[in-house]
Amino acid sequence: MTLTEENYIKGIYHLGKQGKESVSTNAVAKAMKTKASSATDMIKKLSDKQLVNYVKYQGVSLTTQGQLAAKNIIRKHRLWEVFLVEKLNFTWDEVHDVAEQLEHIKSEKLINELDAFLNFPKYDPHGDPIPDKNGNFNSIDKIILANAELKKIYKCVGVKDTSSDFLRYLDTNKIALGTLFEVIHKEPFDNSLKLMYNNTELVVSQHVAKNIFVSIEL
Amino acid sequence: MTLTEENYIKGIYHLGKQGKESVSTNAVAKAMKTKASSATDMIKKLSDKQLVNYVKYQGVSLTTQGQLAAKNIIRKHRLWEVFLVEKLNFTWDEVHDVAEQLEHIKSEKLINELDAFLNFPKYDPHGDPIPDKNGNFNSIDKIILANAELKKIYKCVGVKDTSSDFLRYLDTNKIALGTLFEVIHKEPFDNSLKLMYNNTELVVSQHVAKNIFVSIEL
DNA sequence: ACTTATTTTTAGATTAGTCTAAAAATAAGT
DNA sequence: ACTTATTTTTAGACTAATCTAAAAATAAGT
Repeated sequence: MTLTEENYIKGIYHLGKQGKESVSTNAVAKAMKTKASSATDMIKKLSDKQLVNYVKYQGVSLTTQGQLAAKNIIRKHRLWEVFLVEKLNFTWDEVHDVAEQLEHIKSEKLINELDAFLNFPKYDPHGDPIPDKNGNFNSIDKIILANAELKKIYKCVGVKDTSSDFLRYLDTNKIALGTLFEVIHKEPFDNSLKLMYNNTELVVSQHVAKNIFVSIEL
Repeated sequence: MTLTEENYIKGIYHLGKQGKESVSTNAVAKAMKTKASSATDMIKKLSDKQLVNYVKYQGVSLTTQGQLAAKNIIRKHRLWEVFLVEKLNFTWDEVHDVAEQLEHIKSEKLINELDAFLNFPKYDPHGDPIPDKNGNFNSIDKIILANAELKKIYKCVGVKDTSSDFLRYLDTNKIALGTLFEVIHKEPFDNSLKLMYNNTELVVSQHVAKNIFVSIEL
């Protein structure tokens, strides 16, 4: 598999539900920051290699083989992210670009030894689960903070948006994985939330509340 | 710089004396496992980018800029080798292929943090010096074992051939960086050497003796 | 249902890196 | 010095991934 093929497979995986759902050519093109014509070509190529199910004009989904390939790339990406944060002092907003490159390194031994070196982590620095060698992972029960109820305690277990801007916003407001929240007010006008955590109060917009995952309750 | 360009720069560096010496197109092609025509094309491209000095039919050498680029790639290669051996249980004959891939990862922060994480190593697992951020490195005074004198003690500080076959030969014969040798006999007929080290004797061929570097003396 | 708009695919061209085969330059042999 | 051999370069073609522009299929609007 070439680097580009791997990126398309990963893109299709993220667009549908683990790539099971059929996604449109345009959606793929947009995700890959390329044109629909290019996406069509690549999709055909992946179809020839049995990595995707493809019917003209009907969109693509990953085959079992394609899903496995995608999970393997994601496993590598997330393990490298853990490495960068835990061992090399990267912050969670700095890891993405480098992990994007490292995920394409080809070596079974490398990734399995890295896994062991990091003590077989289950989640990456953004709270996303890390697949094991066979592509299995536990997806934690979580909801978006925007749907949390009043007067209950929730734990931050992940983020949806992983852009630098958002992650740095969280950093400056001292929100990290593991932070415990209580929703003390929901403003009906704009759906903003008043939160209590670390003994401080903070009002967050609905936009923010929709991009923080919290555990089902505590 | 593309991956291929980086590989050519590195190849030219290794062929001449740090790339300062002019090397032939054929030599470059052979090192890159490609054809002379392809080498010519790439050399022209590198020349346009001011990375090599090139005069038709007269061979190539690296410009100052090219040398710096080469040293940067080599720095990355060797630091990754140290990482693989010291942290991920790779043996010195397993590191090369993976380091070949890792050396192309682009991130200043990554490589400098890796350097710090490894405690700023000066040599890689084969005894080759690791350039610092500015491309400077101490080249140790060393000779090939084949030129060692009788009755003196030498320390193994590196290998010339880094093929798996050779490195595994050294492993099975318990020769490693730091091993202390005494040459107890030089056979004039085939230039083989009888060595004494770790309280055992071993006869090595001239071929072997030409691929082990030892410190000037002890 | 029929026209219009959107999406998707095809056709043809482009770039990076490679190749083969032929031409040009340099090196070697007597 | 002149022929032969080798090395190097040029010319033209191929593959992977991309693009633009045009054609074909699907979806939407009244």
